[in-house]
Amino acid sequence: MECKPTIEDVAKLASVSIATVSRVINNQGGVRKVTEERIVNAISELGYIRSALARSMKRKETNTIGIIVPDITNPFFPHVVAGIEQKAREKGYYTILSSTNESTIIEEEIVRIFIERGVDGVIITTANETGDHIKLLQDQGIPIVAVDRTIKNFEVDTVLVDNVNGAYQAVRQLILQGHERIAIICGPQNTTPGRERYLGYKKALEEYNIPLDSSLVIQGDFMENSGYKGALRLFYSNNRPTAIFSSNNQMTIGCVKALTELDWKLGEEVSFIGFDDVEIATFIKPRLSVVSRPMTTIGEIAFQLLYERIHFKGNLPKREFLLTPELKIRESCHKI
Amino acid sequence: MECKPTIEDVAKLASVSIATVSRVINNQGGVRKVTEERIVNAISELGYIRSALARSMKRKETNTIGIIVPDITNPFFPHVVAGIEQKAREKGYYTILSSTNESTIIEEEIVRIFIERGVDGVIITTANETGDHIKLLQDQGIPIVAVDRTIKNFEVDTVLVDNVNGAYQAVRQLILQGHERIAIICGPQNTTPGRERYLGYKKALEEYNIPLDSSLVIQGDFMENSGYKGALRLFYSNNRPTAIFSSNNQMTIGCVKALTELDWKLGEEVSFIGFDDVEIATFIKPRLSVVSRPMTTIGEIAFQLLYERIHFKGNLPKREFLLTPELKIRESCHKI
DNA sequence: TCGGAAAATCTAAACGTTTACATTTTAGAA
DNA sequence: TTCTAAAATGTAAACGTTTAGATTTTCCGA
Repeated sequence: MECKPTIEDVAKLASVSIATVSRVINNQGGVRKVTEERIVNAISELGYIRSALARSMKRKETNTIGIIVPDITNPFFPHVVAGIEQKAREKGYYTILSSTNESTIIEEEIVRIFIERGVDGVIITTANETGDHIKLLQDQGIPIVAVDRTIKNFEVDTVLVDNVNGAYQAVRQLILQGHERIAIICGPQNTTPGRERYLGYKKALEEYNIPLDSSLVIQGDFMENSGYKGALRLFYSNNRPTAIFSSNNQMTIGCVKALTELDWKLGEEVSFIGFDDVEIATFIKPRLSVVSRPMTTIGEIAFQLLYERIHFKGNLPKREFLLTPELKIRESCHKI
Repeated sequence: MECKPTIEDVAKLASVSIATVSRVINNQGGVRKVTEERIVNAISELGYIRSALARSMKRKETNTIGIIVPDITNPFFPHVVAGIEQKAREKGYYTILSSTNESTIIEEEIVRIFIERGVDGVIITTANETGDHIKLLQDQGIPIVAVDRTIKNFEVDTVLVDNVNGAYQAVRQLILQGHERIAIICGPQNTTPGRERYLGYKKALEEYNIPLDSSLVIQGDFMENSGYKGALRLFYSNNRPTAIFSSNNQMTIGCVKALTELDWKLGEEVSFIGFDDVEIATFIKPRLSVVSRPMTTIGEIAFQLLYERIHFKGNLPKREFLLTPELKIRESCHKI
């Protein structure tokens, strides 16, 4: 492994200066054919691979963007990441992905590491919407794009899904089918998605003059278990709903588990719509209606925004993308 | 954003030389308390963050490991990655994750980028077991650990699950319940998991003197659709099996979809065991029996091996870890 | 007060690139 | 041929660290 060959070794072997080699490596032209050939040969003979480290240091850019997600094992994020990666690769960017486990502390640590490594930009779904702990990025002038969750205390480009509208559509659908006792399993109210989906629920009820019944509003935490418990509670309440709207995928799964156990007949005794598609949706019986988000597209847009921000050093205004989710009606809703 | 402060700015502000600052940054000791304090103050006053680029360049190590997976949206991998990340963070290592979409070409490209960036090691589930396209890593003396899929043409540390045994256990279970017409949906026979799981199936049959019936061996490709089609074919064959063993999670999902549509009663008319746990397993009815793998542990071990390899520059022998999967019997198997 | 070892600090040379600028070569016109 | 502009190539200075080895300072015992 006698030390990796450097540009100098190549230059020596091809009997040219390192500047010329550099020109060839970077396709800058202005090198004679024969010389270029000699250099190319030298490169392949030595198996030379240029050091991105040295290059980035000089260039002051790494062509790397950092991605921070709260939970890599939640299927939503890998799909978003796939979208980002795809577009990034096209533009010659590479990605560093880190997961915070919803920990603000880890997030801060990761931010620091990203800065040390000189990422050109960051796409983040933050564990803490205040955004105080990622201020550091802002200070360094590193472009940021927020995905799925907003950042409160300063301005960044944002890609969101219209949660209010998505929830609204779902609940309206239930109302139009004749339901009046419609329950919601909420997400945490201190997160954008949790809060907004609840707003959409309220909006639909209001619009159709159905009074909000607080016994039908269940607080969940976006985790499977809270969906499970919520469904149980609704089943045993003395005001059993005829329809349930669940605020995210994991809680949907919890709900369905509970319904199955309770033998509370989906699509007959109780209608159901969940926010976010889940793998099981299309093949449990009856098939599940869901509000579906274009996950890959979200990633693609996020990268696009970041890319523009990186190359447009002027001051762009803050931009906010609001994607419209799609209501996929399947069999878990019934007329009443 | 007037250019980020460097170690030199810190040195100037604290009226010391850069060497002393460096010593403080790296906790090397040998600096007087008062001096250190002055430096620490200067650092925080300037908001100095050291450049990992320059550092890595000098140190010739990046404290970064690369992870290559074939499909980030397959839930198995995020769990493995979570295990790797966890252990890596503990040791002060950071990870670059890339997904190849099962493309050998992209994989080769990623390998190149990883080398350019000077990763200290790589953990990979390769898209192509020959490993020719990752030879480059080997040439550079970069430690490699293979996960889930072996690498043929040269020796690397490997973390596998005992596929033969897992499949064997599953099929034996079916046999012990009285089944004789047991079908298998295979994975690609040019991948370790595909091949070995088939071997386990054959082994169980042999051991209990059940002749191999090739009409019960369905070739799949680890994708959902092939599981779906496989189940269909089995249903309509004139030698309908009483039990099915599916070689991976995605195909399991395809199978279950088909069974549902065909109204082929799981756990009554046909028993079922799948390799790899799936989210739906525990709440479709009847609950699904599966061969389950310790995904996070796999990641943890992979990192451990890599870590040792990185720090043990002597020549360790090739090591191979074989984890035992666990058979989780639920309700999708019935006595006959 | 002094000498000298130990402790603290500094100097300067890497690390492997890119790039502005200087120099040499080329080739076509006179 | 000789001249000249253009093309090709070379020189050397960064980029921001780490780290030997040199130098200075400190501190203690005599």
